[in-house]
Amino acid sequence: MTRPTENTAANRILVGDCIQLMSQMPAGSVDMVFADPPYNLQLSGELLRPNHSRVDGVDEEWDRFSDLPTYDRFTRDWLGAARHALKDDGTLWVIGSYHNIFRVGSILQDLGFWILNDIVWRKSNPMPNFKGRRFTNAHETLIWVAKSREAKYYFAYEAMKNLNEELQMRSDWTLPLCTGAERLRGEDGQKAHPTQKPEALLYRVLLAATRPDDLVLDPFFGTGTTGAVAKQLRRRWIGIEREHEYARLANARIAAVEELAEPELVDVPARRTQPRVPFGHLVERGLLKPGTNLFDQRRRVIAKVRADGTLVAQNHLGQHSGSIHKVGAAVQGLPACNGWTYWHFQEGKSLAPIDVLRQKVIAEMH
Amino acid sequence: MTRPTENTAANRILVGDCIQLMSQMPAGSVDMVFADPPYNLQLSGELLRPNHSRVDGVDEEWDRFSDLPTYDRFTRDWLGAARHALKDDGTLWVIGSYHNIFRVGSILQDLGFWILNDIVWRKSNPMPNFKGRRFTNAHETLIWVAKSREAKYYFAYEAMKNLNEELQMRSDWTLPLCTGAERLRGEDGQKAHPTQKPEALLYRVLLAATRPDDLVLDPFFGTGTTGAVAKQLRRRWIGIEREHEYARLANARIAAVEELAEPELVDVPARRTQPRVPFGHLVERGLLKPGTNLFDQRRRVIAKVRADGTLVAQNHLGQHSGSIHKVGAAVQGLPACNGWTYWHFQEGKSLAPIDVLRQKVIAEMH
DNA sequence: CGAGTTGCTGAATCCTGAG
DNA sequence: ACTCAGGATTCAGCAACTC
Repeated sequence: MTRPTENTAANRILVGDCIQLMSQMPAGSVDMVFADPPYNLQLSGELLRPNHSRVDGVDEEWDRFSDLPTYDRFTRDWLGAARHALKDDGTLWVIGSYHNIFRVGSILQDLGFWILNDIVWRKSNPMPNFKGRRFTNAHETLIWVAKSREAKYYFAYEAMKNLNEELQMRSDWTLPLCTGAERLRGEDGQKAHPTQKPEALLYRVLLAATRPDDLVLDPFFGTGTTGAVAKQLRRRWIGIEREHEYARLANARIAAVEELAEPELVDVPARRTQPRVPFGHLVERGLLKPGTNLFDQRRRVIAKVRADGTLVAQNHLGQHSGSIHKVGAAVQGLPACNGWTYWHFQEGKSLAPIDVLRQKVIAEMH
Repeated sequence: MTRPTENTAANRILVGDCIQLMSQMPAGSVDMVFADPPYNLQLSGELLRPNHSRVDGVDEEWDRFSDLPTYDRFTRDWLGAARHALKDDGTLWVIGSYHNIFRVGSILQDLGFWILNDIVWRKSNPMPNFKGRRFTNAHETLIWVAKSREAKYYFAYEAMKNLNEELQMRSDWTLPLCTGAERLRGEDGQKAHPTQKPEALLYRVLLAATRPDDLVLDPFFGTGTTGAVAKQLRRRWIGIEREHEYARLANARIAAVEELAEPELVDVPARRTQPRVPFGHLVERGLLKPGTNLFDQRRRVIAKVRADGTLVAQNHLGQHSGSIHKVGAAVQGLPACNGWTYWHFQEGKSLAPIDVLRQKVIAEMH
């Protein structure tokens, strides 16, 4: 399924100031924003390892802000511009550390964003604390927000559960740092960018909060991890980056990425989006004849199917009739019930839930 | 080593407003503050579990604030009063969730506190997300601060390392919720306080940032977990609590605590939680790309990897999709199957079980 | 007595499309 | 904007109970 390309200029890097460039984008044109802004690390002096080698910390000009109000103003400005570009039902992710994430989180709330989760990226291989004066700083924090409390955001619940072997995905993710072959290096062998994020992190973010062909915007593109993973997963992307050199590296990197040849492999199934099949259709189609008996799993309750797709049942609580859900709830004395899984029909000698008939109908619809 | 008792009234609960009472305390009289303030959860309506039972959410008067500015003002006021009571070389801890922790962190920085770490309490048994609309909210955040950038705070580096099997203690702590016998209950069997923290959490906090006989202040004392653990570890404590009933329960609880005869014997090894690696993580990490073919040992069955870590396969029994285990079972017509050993990937000219990839990931996690 | 089953609960910002 | 109804949705730990 392709989405309208309100934004013509997808799959490219804009070089320039992200506040200005996002403000110029059409309002509400982007499905998701992923942002890895400067952390304002406030490192003082240099840090030496026990063997006296120097730790190559972040000391770039783009990470220096004169004070907290300056950082706050910058944060309000770029988040406001991102809000402009974001669709009303889109979501936004920001990653940060304790140096900046509390400023970011507060400002997100002040701007009207609605927090869905804070996510902890638990690093399996963090840098140790060389001085032994604090706990090893072994995680970073992502904040995931919708544009408002009422927004109908997208969340690939089933895909996340599948990724996690049938257990709900939690708010803490254990992933290694970006090292080895994945880490982009310059011709001198030095790392090309000091804060390159692992592709596995973006993989999970994009799979969780976008559909294929969705448009993803990254205003602090750096060496283009977001674009590389978006291309692989067949999402459209726009990157904004201030420095030509990073943009050049990112373009080369993304050009080398192969997108998945078979689109159906990235279109992960979701129960929620299946077409609705009323129970009556099964009766119309003759999959269940009027007069058929339905049972609960233990055959303690019997209901009869009527021609219009309603049920009638009788037990010690009285006589009940209505939809499969209403009658299922009534015979159990519960406020609600999923009739598709509660009611069973005779199949040979055993019972099968009526949901298998619905699945059969859904399968025929493809 | 005993410290001067500048503050005579130790080891007791003050009933009243913590802002007022902390302001009246002698300036710089407290070695450490631990605070578990209201989170301002802003819950609306009721939440039902899949079995239709009601979730007993926090709905106490003390957690209701009219808006964010009101919550911010409250936070600034109590943190300011705590700062007054805290020694210049003392430290302060605050625990919270995404609802409030960003407000707290920002205000801490605004007041001149210096962040030493943010700590993630990773809950081993959190409440699930019943509606499947977000990631399971499986952690809370603690912020640990000194009074200023220059302060000479105390950190028990060696004790923390010993607690963690000779490895540096990281900024993420895996601990269970407070349940079972530890949870205080009223005569009706209901929980006495909706947000009682586990003693193990306070144990680690107090061991990390205080010495024996240090004075610990908890301005939101509740049922007195901080006091109970402080007494056990031979720290002095002051609790402030607004509600008489909580104070009464806390007093009875702490009276029953025995302090350790030999504090140096409190070395409890941290349980290293054994890593579980879902198949989907191999896909995220790029060890197996979506679209890759997997085979049984004799290459008679082929399955394809999807982006969410599920497989699709087809044979004479039909088309199957789902987890590596489910599909492995289905293609063999068996009730169960260990997908890790059944499925193989192409490695050079031969096949290797996908379990070797899992072992690689597990090895990285140590 | 042990093994297996059922039930309860925890700081929760928890549905959605049709009419 | 609203209502109404279909029907989707849970993990770990502990305690109590059954067989």
